[in-house]
Amino acid sequence: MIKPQKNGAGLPTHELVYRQLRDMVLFGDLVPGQAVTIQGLTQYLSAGMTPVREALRRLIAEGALEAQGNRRISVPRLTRANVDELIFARQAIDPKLVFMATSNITKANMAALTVADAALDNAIFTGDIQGYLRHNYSFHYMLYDMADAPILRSVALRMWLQFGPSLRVVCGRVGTQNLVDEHKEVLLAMAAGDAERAANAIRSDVLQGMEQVRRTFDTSD
Amino acid sequence: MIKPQKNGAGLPTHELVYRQLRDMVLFGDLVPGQAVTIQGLTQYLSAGMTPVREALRRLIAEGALEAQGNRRISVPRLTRANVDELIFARQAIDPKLVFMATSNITKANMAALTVADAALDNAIFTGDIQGYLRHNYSFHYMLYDMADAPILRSVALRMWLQFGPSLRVVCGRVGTQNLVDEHKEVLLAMAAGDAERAANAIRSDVLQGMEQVRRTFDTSD
DNA sequence: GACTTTAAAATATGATCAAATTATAAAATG
DNA sequence: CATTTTATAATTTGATCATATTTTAAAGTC
Repeated sequence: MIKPQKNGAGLPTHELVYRQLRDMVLFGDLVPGQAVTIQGLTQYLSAGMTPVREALRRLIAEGALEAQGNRRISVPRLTRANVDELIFARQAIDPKLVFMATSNITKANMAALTVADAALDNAIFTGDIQGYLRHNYSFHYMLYDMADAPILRSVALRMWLQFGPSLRVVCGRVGTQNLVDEHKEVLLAMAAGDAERAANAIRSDVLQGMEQVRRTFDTSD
Repeated sequence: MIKPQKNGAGLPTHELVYRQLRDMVLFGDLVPGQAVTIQGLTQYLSAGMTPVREALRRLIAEGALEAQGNRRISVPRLTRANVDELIFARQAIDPKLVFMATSNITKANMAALTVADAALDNAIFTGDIQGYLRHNYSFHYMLYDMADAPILRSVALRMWLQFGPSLRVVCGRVGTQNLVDEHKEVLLAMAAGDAERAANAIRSDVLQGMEQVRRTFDTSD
């Protein structure tokens, strides 16, 4: 006798599993190179195999996880060249999205961005790495949403899934105090309706953050 | 009694199903807006539900298919704005990949590209739409591979999955005779080792092709 | 047109088979 | 005899399927 219990929200299990795993990649303790097993996840998340499988295929397609040849799945370990690719892609996509977002500013939007940025500042001040990662992601995510460009948005989000685990490691090493954000300039430019200036500001912010990731390859790896 | 028959190649079923569906999106008769059902595919491909499900999640993540809210899956119908996004993204990514590919030229590479381009010319001449789509894809795919930049490559391939069905429609309307390709200039520039020139040539080729897609929105839709 | 019924399709599970890794034991080499 | 190598067994994990349940859309009823 099988009884598929109705999970809390109206969302299907594979969607819930996907979100949990995605958050583990972005903010959690999944480090680059770490192995992930299907059976382990079915137990850990108390879900069936099929939903877990679906979530994994999705995450693999998004670059959050990597299918090694021999049926094994793990968190990708970025190479120096990979980081260069990510820098190039983000530098191309993110400014465009912010440029487009500037056309769609509303009071609610700007308020939400300001709140997220304040929370980010607080996380930096108190050394809360988890909070830093979450609020920083949240800030950029909102910008992507505002742009109303679903295809470019999905590309940008994909990039986040790829450098997420590495960013997590970087933050652990350098500490939040050394993480500068240039969101204030972005907000000012957007408030002034200056799309070009906002795009340049976000490019600068992106570069600053990604260079931090790249630096880890010059020292250790 | 279950007997999972060993399929021809050593590849898992979900991988085979994925490839078949992907090809149907890129070259086949899946038109924009067309609905796709899981049970229909299990019958059509004579595969189980789980592998089909996995393949679909993957294709949805790659933008080849779209999950509408109510558990329905269909081939996305592009908007004019979507096409603009695709043009922007391809214009940013493709030239970079060709630039990088120029550093990794080998005799075998160039020969394969030349063969693919000749096959493309033939398809254009004989009005073979299916052949045009396949060889054109093949040509660009090889360039992506040569660049040795897996992340940018996956972004570029994702774009193809998105405009694939629309390109199919365009070809049906305008006929192959009106489809110009600028691959000769790309090949010449690459043979000369001029990465910058090759990048510009591919940008021109990409723009030419994508404008053809965009034009359909100015007329009909 | 609103409500009920019916049918089809999606979701989720556990069972079963296949493959790969690890553990264990035997053999070989120095 | 210790160490490495090789072969074999045991265990873990992945892949697939059939089936039960839930949900949604369509058809029928008043």
